[in-house]
Amino acid sequence: DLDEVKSSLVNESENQSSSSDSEAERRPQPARDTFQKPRDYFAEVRRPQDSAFFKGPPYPGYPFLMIPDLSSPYLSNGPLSPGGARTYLQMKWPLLDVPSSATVKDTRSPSPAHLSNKVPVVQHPHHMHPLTPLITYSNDHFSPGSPPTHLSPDIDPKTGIPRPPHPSELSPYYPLSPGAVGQIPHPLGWLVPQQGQPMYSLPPGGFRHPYPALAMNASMSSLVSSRFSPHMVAPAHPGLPTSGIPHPAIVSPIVKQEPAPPSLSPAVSAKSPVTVKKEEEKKPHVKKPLNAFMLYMKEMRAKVVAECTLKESAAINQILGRKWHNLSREEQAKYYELARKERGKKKKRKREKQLSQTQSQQQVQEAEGALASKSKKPCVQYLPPEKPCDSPASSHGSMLDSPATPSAALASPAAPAATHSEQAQPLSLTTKPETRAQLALHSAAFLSAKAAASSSGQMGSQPPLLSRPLPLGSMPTALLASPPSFPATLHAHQALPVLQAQPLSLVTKSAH
DNA sequence: CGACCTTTGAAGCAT
DNA sequence: ATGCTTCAAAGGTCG
Repeated sequence: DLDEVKSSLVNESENQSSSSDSEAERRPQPARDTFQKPRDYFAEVRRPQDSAFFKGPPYPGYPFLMIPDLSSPYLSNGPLSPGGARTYLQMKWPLLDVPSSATVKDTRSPSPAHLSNKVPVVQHPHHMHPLTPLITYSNDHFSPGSPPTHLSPDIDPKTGIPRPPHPSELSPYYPLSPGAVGQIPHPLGWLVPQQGQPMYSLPPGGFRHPYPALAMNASMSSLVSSRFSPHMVAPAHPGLPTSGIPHPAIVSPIVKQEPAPPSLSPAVSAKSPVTVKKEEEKKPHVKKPLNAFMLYMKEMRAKVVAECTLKESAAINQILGRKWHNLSREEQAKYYELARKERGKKKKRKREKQLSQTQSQQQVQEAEGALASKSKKPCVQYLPPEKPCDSPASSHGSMLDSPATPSAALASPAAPAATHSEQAQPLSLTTKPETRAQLALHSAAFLSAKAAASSSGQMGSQPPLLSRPLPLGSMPTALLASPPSFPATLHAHQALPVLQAQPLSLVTKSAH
């Protein structure tokens, strides 16, 4: 059967390739080009021992069959990430042109990213469909003999509008040249118990394909009961601390970020540029405050690592990323709030630091003027050190200077009331446009999926009149009820109209 | 031993 | 105003 599957895949790929009208849509070529990258993930997945992955349950088409109906094509071509040329993404290219080579074309999107030879950011972190991990599959979709069924022209049953394939529909099975297809490990091979291998285990070096982790979702949790408890992946997170468990990053967050006395002393400025440069290099690096996801990762990493045999952080992070999307809004809000506090404390410290530096400089000048014979060293060295770390409690009310970010404010409406006006007027918060745009993409994708999944038009019937970020309390029920969450800021009037009026506009826009 | 990978989000810079 | 880049954590992996 596996041979049949593989051969069928090969044939399918060949057929698709030969049937393609456009040369530009023959993406196996660019894919192969990518395989030549120094860090050849495919070379790694092609390891002989990995061929055993194919011996798992017959779910050959899983990755691209996972979302047969969800139309969230607008995520697939987000802005290319800095490190965009990620090889594994290329795997999905060939599939891209398979089902929709003719239909996906749209005059409004003359050169979508997936048609270019550039980087196919199929799974851009910020545009990953939040529902991806939650899609449930019918058994039909797993029919080992019917992977190609997915390859039929992908047309929205409701609108009849051809839609580009969703990234999650893209299959690692059409990644390589036909000759290489058969060597691709089963995308779930790592996940599927086989020959006594533990769940989440991975042959050494075998887990180079990111999909395994990405493929982790609620429906698959049943497959990973022993080593990876359901709560690790299920939309509901019984294992997740929902009540105010102090976040480690919050308990003592400042210590790590506490910069050492800055090298802004007058002595430094007098040194040669080279010396100054060296000093700057040696200067303790003030690390960025952890964002919500980082806080979440920090907290959950140990759990994930403990419950699976994977140790690679890259893989763990993928899992965590999926779990993050699966988090409920409230749960995410908790971390957004924590992150906001982190930023608030940092800003406060920064300002105090600047203030104290200014004061110290003034004092130094005064001291120099008045007591030229005395050393200014004590003053300079003493003042820069920042104030002792604020405890979360003590800092809670000290964030008046921290402009609540939209995500923070909106993601944490359920959080304990803040101490200042941002809670009183959450909707008056100025929203960073960029964030809004990104969120709109998130929301758009999410809503598009919702709209596709529901022909009732319920989503569209929601008052798209909100010109302000929606607080959680006013989120459409369908959204609130949905396990996957996206950044809490949602401009319904942005998301839905965009999708409904110009479904490809986002693709075009993001494709550059 | 340093760079990479991988995730999301925030900040800063460039246009 | 918008978009892009960098970097936070983590640890296995690779050259």
